Amino acid sequence: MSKKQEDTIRSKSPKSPLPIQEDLLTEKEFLEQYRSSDYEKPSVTVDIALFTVDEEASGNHRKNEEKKLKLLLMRREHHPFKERWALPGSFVGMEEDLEDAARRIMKEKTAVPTAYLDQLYAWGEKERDPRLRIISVSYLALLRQGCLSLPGDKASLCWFDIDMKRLSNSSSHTDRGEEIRQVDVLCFTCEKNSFEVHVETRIILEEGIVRRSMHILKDEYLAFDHAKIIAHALQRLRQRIEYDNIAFCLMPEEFTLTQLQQVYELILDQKLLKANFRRKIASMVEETDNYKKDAAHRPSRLYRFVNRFS
Amino acid sequence: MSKKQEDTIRSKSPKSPLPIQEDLLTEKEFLEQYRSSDYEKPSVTVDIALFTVDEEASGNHRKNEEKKLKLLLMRREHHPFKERWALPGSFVGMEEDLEDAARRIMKEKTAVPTAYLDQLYAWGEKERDPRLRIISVSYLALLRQGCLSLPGDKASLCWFDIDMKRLSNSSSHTDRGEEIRQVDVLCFTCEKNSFEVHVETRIILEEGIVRRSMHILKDEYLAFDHAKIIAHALQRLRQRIEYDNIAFCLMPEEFTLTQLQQVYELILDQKLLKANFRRKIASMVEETDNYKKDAAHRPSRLYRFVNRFS
DNA sequence: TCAAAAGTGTTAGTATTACACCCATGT
DNA sequence: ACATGGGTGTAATACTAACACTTTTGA
Repeated sequence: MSKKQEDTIRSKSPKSPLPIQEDLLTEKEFLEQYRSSDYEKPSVTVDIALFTVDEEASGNHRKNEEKKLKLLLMRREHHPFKERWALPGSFVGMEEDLEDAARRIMKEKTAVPTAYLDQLYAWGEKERDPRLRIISVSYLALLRQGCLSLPGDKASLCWFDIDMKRLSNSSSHTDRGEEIRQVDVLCFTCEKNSFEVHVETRIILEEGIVRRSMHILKDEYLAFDHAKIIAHALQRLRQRIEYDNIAFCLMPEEFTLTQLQQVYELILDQKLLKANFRRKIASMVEETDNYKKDAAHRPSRLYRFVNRFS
Repeated sequence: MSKKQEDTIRSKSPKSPLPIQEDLLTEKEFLEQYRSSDYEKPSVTVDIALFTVDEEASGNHRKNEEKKLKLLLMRREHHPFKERWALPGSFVGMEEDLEDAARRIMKEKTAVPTAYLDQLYAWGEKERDPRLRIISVSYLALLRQGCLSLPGDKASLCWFDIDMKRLSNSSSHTDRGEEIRQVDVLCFTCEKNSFEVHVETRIILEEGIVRRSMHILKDEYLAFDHAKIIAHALQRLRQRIEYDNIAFCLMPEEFTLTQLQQVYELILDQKLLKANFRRKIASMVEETDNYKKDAAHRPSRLYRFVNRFS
């Protein structure tokens, strides 16, 4: 193969040759000659890890409601992975931006506007779909609390309670380098179903080269590599709540500071001290004149967000 | 279109119909019937923002060498964007993982092993390539200092000095929400060329919905949306050097603490105080018994990394 | 002797952590 | 009265930023 050919259209991959001789073409001629259907291509899908927070009444009237972190999953009706649970997704249309595809899916699956939508990762292992080569671009999406409702006809959709806990965290030094392995357990629960998945995150340093990878250790209920995507989404959620203050995308317009703290605790999966938490978020919220006063204890003031991005 | 058809293979996009009737098929039958070439698909490329650090002797023997952050660009020989500079990239082969494609490109363009390779973002605006629909998955890659050499035949490749400075940073409150606009200036310099590009990052909050986007304000020298990719890569580099300690991927095996500080200063684009910097990184390095003693001042001890991931 | 950089110490201010305490409400 | 959560204060500690100073080398 000539050098000239190799550099055609950036450089080409060995398996999808681009047999175009384009030297000395004008841009117009080039475009006319270029035929995109000449080459084999992977398919591209968008998959969405959609989270929200839900309040469930606790039996006791004195006690506060309990909060749950929720993830939307879809039961697959067809092969492959028939009957397993998958993230809502879709192929990307030729005439829509990647992000438009994500918003389209959100509209199809939910009744309310998406508060937050951010790209997570492009999953491109060649064996991740047994049918054909599919690259999936995953998104992290958040709905405000109290937006659990779904369009009525989507029987296969289900909101799962989800939580992720670190099962083990080992780091070892070998003669050739260092290695960290973290195993996370993800628990999924809804009315009829409850299951558990184990995902390992590896960071390996060998001869000065860093490699990071994720592996599914145990999963009999989720489709494709969606266990990895979900674990990755939860890890991102934890980062973003600390550095980028995305908690406000999960909160209603007005809220109590305890409700806000509960959301932090849910996502970080750890208890926080009230006084310290309030000092930490003080500059991001402002008082309203409203109170939440139905419970059998001192009414709590409602707050709203200000300076979300500072 | 029937509901049944719509749900075929997750759900489909409106523009690339999947006319398969797969009810009641076994997985094997399904795979035989499924023909991936039946649908129009976007092309997928991988583009790499490859950085390294270079030391250039300062005229004065007393003074230390000057450090530069380097980015590898490739002059396009063909339309579109002929003569402009682009990130090295390639189409993704049908039989290679996304990350394999990235490693393949690295091998083609560089003579030394990549110390660090991490996915940045999947760029999917439908007009980003004037020829056809191309989705580009970009990677951030780092080479160790002293690895500037390229395979001899790649005349179109060039290492540019690069630096990014914040030009403006405005936040405004409107009646409908908040808005932050940050303009960054990227300066590119190599022997024969020198140019400047302006990229704006917007974070807009409107009616409880957050949108983040990047826009090219001024660019006559880079191809496609690569100015955005490069700005994004530099932003990521800044985050990662603070939280994930990726500086060590740019350093040689042994180095002086001043060299390490210079790398931090290059990437963060700000001066740091020596004493404070040393306390901060103290737990990540350990002394060796070697010294760098060629210069006309007190010789400095060489260190190496330990606990890179803590 | 001097320029240049290596390397260390001190202090003030700020942020983080853990804990203790009082307040307001409906039952 | 009391269970429950709302709300605040304090003290110990750790971290950070800024600056000043001493040491070592080759020219």
